[in-house]
Amino acid sequence: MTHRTVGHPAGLPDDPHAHVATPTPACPVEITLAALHGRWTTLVVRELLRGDRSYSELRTALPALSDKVLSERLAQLAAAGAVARDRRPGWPPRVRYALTPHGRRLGPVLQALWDWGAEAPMPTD
Amino acid sequence: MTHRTVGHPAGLPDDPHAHVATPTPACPVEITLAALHGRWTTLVVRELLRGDRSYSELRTALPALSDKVLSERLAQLAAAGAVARDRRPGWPPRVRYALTPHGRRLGPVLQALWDWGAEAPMPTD
DNA sequence: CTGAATCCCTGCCGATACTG
DNA sequence: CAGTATCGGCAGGGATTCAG
Repeated sequence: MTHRTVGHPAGLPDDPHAHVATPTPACPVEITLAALHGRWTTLVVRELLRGDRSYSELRTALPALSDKVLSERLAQLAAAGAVARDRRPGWPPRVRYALTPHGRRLGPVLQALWDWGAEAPMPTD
Repeated sequence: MTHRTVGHPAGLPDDPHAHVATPTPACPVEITLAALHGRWTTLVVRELLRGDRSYSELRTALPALSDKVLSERLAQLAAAGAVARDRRPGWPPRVRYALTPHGRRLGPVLQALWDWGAEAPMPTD
C-alpha cells in the first residue's frame, strides 16, 4: 500500500498500495486523512459522535466555526460516507446531521490519534 | 478533550481538552495530526517503519519527493519525537534516520487509518 | 552526501454578504 | 434555519540554487 508497513499483528492481506512511491488518493490511509482533512473536521466529528445535531447546534457548539467551513466539512464528511443528512419537510427548514455506521467507526481512529498524541514528549522544535 | 468523544472501551481519564470548542495545538489529536501533517509525511514514516534509512535512501525510495519537503518532513517528525537523526563522523557525511520508540508506535495509528479507509464506501462526491 | 535558502504558485480558511 | 457566493491573506509545497 501506500503505507503498508505496519507490523500488523492482525495482518491485512497484502495490498499493492502498500508499496507506492507517491501519494495517491486511492491509498486507504490517504482516504482517511482526506476525510479528516482540514481545520475543524475532527471537532465536527467529535460533536456528532455525541449524537446527531442540527446545523445551528453545531454552530452553537463551535462558535468560532464559520458557515462556509462548516458546510464544507459536512459536505466533505458526507462525501466520505461518514455523515448522513436528514432533511425534514416543513417550515422552518430542519436538517439533522448524524454519523453513519461507517462514520461511527471514526471513534477508534480518533482514539488512536488521541493516544499517540497524549504520550508524545514535549516537541523539541 | 478537543476530541474526546470516543466511546473508549479502554477509557482514558477525563481530559479538559475533550471539550474545547476551538482547534488547539494542545489537543492530543491535533498533536498527532500535526506530526503526520502534510503531503508525503505518512510515506516517510512507512519507509522508516521498514528500518532506518539514510537521506539518499529515502530520496531513492520516494523519487518524486523534493529535498525541501523531505528535510521539512524529517525535521517535523524529529520535532514530534518520532524520528532520531544519527550523524556519523567522517567523509562523506553519513546520516541515518530511524524511528524512536515513540515513532514506532505510529504503526498502530497508521493501521487504524488504513483500516478505516479500506472499508470506506466509494466516495459520493 | 546532506541539507538550507529562495521564488513562485496554488489551495485553504476566515469574513462578509446574500438566497431558499 | 440552512446554507451558497465571493474576496483576500497566508501558509504549504514544488523547482531550483547554494552551502557544510
